[in-house]
Amino acid sequence: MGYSIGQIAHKTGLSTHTLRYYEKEGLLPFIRKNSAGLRVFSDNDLGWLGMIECLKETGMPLKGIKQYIDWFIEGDSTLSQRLDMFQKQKKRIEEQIALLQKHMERINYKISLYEEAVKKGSLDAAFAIPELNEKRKQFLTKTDKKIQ
Amino acid sequence: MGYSIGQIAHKTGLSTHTLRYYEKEGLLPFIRKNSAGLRVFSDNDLGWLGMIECLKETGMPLKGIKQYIDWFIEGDSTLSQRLDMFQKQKKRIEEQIALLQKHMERINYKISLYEEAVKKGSLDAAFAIPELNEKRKQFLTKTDKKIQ
DNA sequence: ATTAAACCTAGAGTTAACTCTAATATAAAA
DNA sequence: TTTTATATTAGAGTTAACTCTAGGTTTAAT
Repeated sequence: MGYSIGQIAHKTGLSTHTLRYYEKEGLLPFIRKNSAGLRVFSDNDLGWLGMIECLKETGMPLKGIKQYIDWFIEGDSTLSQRLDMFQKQKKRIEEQIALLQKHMERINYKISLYEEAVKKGSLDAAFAIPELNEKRKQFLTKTDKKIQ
Repeated sequence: MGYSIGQIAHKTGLSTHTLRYYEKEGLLPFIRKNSAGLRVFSDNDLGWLGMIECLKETGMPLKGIKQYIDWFIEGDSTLSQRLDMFQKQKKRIEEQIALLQKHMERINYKISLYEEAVKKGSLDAAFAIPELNEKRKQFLTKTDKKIQ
């Protein structure tokens, strides 16, 4: 089955501009063109777009995605590089989730604080509540980022 | 206690350039300067940097963070806007975690696939394994992004 | 057969978030 | 007290990832 660039834009939520840009950047090297020079996308291309979306939304830059595609094209001699890439990406996802969960605690504290503040009509009044003021301290003690 | 911009750069992992840039963008309007014009950061400023980090790393653009700071400066008349902002940010974090977990499944599949491929020395050989080929289908069926 | 919609390329423009430079001033160390 | 490190500003430059434009071609609908 063949799809036009517009159909693929509709299916993926990407713009036709972005799809052409991805192709230009080497992220979609499998797309065929018909006799008139129009792109014809296959289900396989849609599959690649799914993989690109996955890697992009887990924080990989387009350059990194291109490297993966280049390795794929190179064939079985790059299997271990690709495995390594996916293992590193898994680790990155785990770190991202952990970071988001850490930040969620602070946001939850802020929500409690502001719920109370809205109720009382004053932020200072919310701080006066022992429980909230106690939890606040948790986020004030920041340790150094860089190791000396 | 007062800190120099260099000390804060060290503590936060941000560059002095970035710290000045943040101040210029209105993200750090509380920083004092000494008689010679040098910035003197307080523990409170460090606290703000912690909040900025939290919002930034959960996907809020600097513009959005500035809005929050502007609301803070405006005072108690903006409490509900700030509560709303944090509630929306919480929702965004939940969505981000859910998305990362979804993508993690695909990455886990790829890791299984490439572990097998590395073992066999061939990607096609890995696809020949029924279990992996079965799981593959899960990621081929993509539904449309846009609602018609 | 005509018109409107969708497509093509090359290349310019945009945005966010830095990142760096130059020329100069202040502070800390030897 | 001289050197070295750190700081200042204004403004230019960079990078990633789009996003758009212009001028022309192809396809689909009437």
